Amino acid sequence: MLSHKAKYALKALLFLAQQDENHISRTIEIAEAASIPKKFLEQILLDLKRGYFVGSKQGKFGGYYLLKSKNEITLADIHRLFDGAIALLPCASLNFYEPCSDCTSESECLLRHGLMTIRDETLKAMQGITIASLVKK
Amino acid sequence: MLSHKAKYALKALLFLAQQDENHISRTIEIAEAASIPKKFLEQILLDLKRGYFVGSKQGKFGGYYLLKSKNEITLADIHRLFDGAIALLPCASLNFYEPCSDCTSESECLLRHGLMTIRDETLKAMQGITIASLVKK
DNA sequence: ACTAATTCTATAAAATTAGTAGAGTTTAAG
DNA sequence: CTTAAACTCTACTAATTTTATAGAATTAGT
Repeated sequence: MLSHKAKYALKALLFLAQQDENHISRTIEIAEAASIPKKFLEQILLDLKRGYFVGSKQGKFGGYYLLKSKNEITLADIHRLFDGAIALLPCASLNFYEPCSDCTSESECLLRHGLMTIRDETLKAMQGITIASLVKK
Repeated sequence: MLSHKAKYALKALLFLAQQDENHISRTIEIAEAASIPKKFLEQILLDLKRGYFVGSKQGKFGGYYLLKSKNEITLADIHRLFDGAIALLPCASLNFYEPCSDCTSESECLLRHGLMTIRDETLKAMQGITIASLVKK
């Protein structure tokens, strides 16, 4: 399941994606349009900025705008940024790999192989969902 | 990501699946073989019992054994039993459906449709992983 | 200078997860 | 019928994570 943070991030990105090119949206606008607590959204937008998904303009008449193209922002990206690994266990993860503390031999682990299969399929599916594809539907 | 509970459940089921037919395994055996805290495993085995995945025999020389066939226990089943919905949001879930409190119109929700696509693909993949398939590899 | 916005750090409340404790119940064997 | 060995059940606790909130600092336009 997605955290609220990830869900709010997606909703914010969808909002930004629907604005005119070069339009800058204030946090409060996004928050109200997408029903997201404003102070919480501030943090989320900063995270998105640090991930180079959005850009910002400070000061009066400042706000946020999409930095990457709608086609380049995938569900997998947002999941990883806010909720971490896509794999079901860290030992089966590409980006968040960690060995299991209770695992005697990773190569002989019966679970890991199956979880890597799931990871590959889920990842592929998640990379197929972009902000652009969501807006179009 | 899977919770420890779900991971331990899978490891316990894998252990049971590797025993001889009609063999009964004590909790302590499973716990030691799979490096699972015994008291925690007790709860997990009870959950698996209530889900009719395993059966138990009480009293001296009691223990647990697989109730369902190895082919009939899927990763999707165990995920749902211990970690709930496979969908990324409750509004996109088949078995754990709940409307979003911050959603004005579900039918117009841009997110939901994409998340249902992911759910279908993930579910299909997870239903393809069975205890039997994990043991075989 | 003033205003309106982002940025940053700290804090807090709530929920979830992971694990422990201990009493109770059931069964087999002597 | 007593004892031992196992599952069963309920309650509790500690740690972590999640979901925010508060408020000061910074930036930029007029």
